[in-house]
Amino acid sequence: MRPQSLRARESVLTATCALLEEGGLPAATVDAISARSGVSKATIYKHWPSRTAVAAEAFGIKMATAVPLPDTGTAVGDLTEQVRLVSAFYSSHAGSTFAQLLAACVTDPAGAPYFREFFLNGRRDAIGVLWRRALERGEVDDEVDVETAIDLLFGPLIFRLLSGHAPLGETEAGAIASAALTGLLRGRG
Amino acid sequence: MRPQSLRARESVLTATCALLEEGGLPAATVDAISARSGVSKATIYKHWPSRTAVAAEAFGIKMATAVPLPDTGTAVGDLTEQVRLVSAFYSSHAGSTFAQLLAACVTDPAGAPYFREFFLNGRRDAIGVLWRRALERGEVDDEVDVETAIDLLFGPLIFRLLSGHAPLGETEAGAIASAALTGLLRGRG
Amino acid sequence: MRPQSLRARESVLTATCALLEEGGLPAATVDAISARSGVSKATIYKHWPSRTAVAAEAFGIKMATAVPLPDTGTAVGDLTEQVRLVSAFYSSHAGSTFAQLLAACVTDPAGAPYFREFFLNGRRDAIGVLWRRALERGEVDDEVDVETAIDLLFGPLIFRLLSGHAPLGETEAGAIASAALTGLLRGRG
Amino acid sequence: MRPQSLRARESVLTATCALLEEGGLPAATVDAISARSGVSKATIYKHWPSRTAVAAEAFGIKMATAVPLPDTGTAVGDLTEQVRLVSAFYSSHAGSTFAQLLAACVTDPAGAPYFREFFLNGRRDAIGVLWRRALERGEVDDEVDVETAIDLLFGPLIFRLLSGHAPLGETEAGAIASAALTGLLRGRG
DNA sequence: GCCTAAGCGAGACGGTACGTCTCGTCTTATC
DNA sequence: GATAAGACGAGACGTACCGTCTCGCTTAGGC
Repeated sequence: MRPQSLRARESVLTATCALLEEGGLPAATVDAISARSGVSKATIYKHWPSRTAVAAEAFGIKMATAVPLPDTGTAVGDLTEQVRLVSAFYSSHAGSTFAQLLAACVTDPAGAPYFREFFLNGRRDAIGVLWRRALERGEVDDEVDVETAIDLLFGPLIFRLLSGHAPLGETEAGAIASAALTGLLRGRG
Repeated sequence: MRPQSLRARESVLTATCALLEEGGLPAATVDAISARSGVSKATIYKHWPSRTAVAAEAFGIKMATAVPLPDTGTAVGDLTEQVRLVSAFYSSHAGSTFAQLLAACVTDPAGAPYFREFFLNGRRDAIGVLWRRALERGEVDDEVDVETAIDLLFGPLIFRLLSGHAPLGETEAGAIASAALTGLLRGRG
Repeated sequence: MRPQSLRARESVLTATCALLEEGGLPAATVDAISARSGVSKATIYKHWPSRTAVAAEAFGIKMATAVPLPDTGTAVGDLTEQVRLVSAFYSSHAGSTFAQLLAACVTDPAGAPYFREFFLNGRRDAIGVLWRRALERGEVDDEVDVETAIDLLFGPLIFRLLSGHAPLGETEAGAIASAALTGLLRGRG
Repeated sequence: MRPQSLRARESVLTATCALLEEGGLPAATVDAISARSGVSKATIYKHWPSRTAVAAEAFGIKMATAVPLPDTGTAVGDLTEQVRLVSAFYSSHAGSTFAQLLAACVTDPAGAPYFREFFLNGRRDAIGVLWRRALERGEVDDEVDVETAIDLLFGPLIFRLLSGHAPLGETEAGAIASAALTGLLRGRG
């Protein structure tokens, strides 16, 4: 019969983006999204399994075009630069929303796939490009899995972002990137 | 004047431990803690700023004595072994509670200091011992900050635990530990 | 849109009646009403401004049909009989609930209109009928306001009920009715 | 040691008076009384059975000297004037506190005797004087009990004060006094 | 072009935890 | 050994958000 309305999806995502911008994930309650988008709660729950899923998709779409890929000419430069860009992003308003979303996915397993699909995958693809470029240039260890590489570079940043146990400025991001690239063992740099 | 009662603190922490064991953080509601411990909600809120804080302290105390320090004879062995132990811990029931706590700290800033104080610090101290031991043996790069080293080794595990974007078995933990030690760049292993 | 459910209203009022019967106003907590009626607290607070309001409405409805109008043939008889009936009512279990409700309305201004609407008005209407009947028969002073008459007849009973400074049996009720009818001045009876 | 006791009593009553003045009965929390008087809660509960009792005593003492007895030369004048004075009092800030105290006595039976002892009795004694004076002058019906007379004159005012179902200005007070004196029956005025 | 089944808005609802409040009792430490 | 200071147990309060449901209105797509 009547197909699900595209308009509803888009209104919801637009409204959710605005709410996330204004007050982070806590502001993006289902009632608030419903009120602002003019889409009823029931309809929202027909399109998404949970509030986290909506927020994850909205946030992912917004971010998709935000961080450009660097090209400094070397793998070391590109990856280090990328870590720096990402750590700057984490320090921003959006970074806090990212943390809230990641945290919400722990509690809401139904939302996690959306977060991965619409946010993490995009990020990982982008960095995968850098990694493959570096591999082709022979600059990085081809025995290291791309997944491992990505987590090694960004996991530490994310851990700091979430728990706040240590600062996360440009200096620290640089130190982490450097350590990840050259390793912890002695006489490797 | 009458000092705050130790008994109340201890009852609360014991009850919270039990609840965390049974149903993770979601089970450790303030009402449940109050009911099981026989300590009133008002008193709980006089001792701790939030439910997350209680849970963090309870969980941290329980874990403090749980994971022993390895001593394999080499820094590489010790640190790798520690990463393996921790990843095994993360795969367990308690690991899920850990993730829930870390996630809760994003939403509840008042709880975060408790989590750092009673959980992270303990963990970091333990690993700091390993790191210093390795430094003395000259096995690791003395230009790397101990904080950086710790986050590099465990951040990736935690990131995977939270988002579930990649498996986290013994193999993966080994790969991460190995990559962290030898670095991502070519010709370093 | 979906209208407020009659079922919810009725369940709440029924449950509240039962609770009032069992333990007076102190037993009619919002939690208890919610639990017994199966209506959630939030919904109760959407229908009524406060617990007192719910209790007042429930009590008023129950009483509305409980005390019949007497018809002894004379105004003196009718009014005296009514005072006697009401004082008997006040001595009963329900009378204590009445006192608790009236007292609660002092503290909870939001509940007072409900008490007047659902309890007092009903009572006053009933007695107004008696008063007009007496007026038509020319038995009572047509310069006295019906409001004044009612308060003169029942105010003393209520005052005694609340403060308990004097007994309130059939004898006392008769004395009050008699004094109200004939006045305090000498040579009027 | 003993004299300390007296000081405690007085501090408590003074502090309670001030609190009643500022915010009525709701402001006279036991904690607030304790804090303001410098007398500990435990000591307060050694002298009085409940918060209502403290408030009742404090209020009664304050009011004891406030309303003078009128002497217009006739019983009609005196009693009418008294009703008017009392109704003016009820319209004041203190009147609202009176209502709150009376209401509290319904819920707190332990406080009721204090209220009667320290407030009602004083009032009733004062009016008893007027009543006896009128009796001696032969102006009032000597078959009417003084208790009945008092309740007939003031019960209606108090009822209106509590439930707010009708205004309580000078006009209404006059009408009530008049009706109480001459009675409701026809041809008696 | 009509009809009908579904999509949809609006928001009421049950559920559940929250953090706060005040009461009256109990426990120290002090004077 | 009485008191101040205040911690404590008890339990109701009113609020928030979740995700489900129940209404009617709207609107496509099949006939």
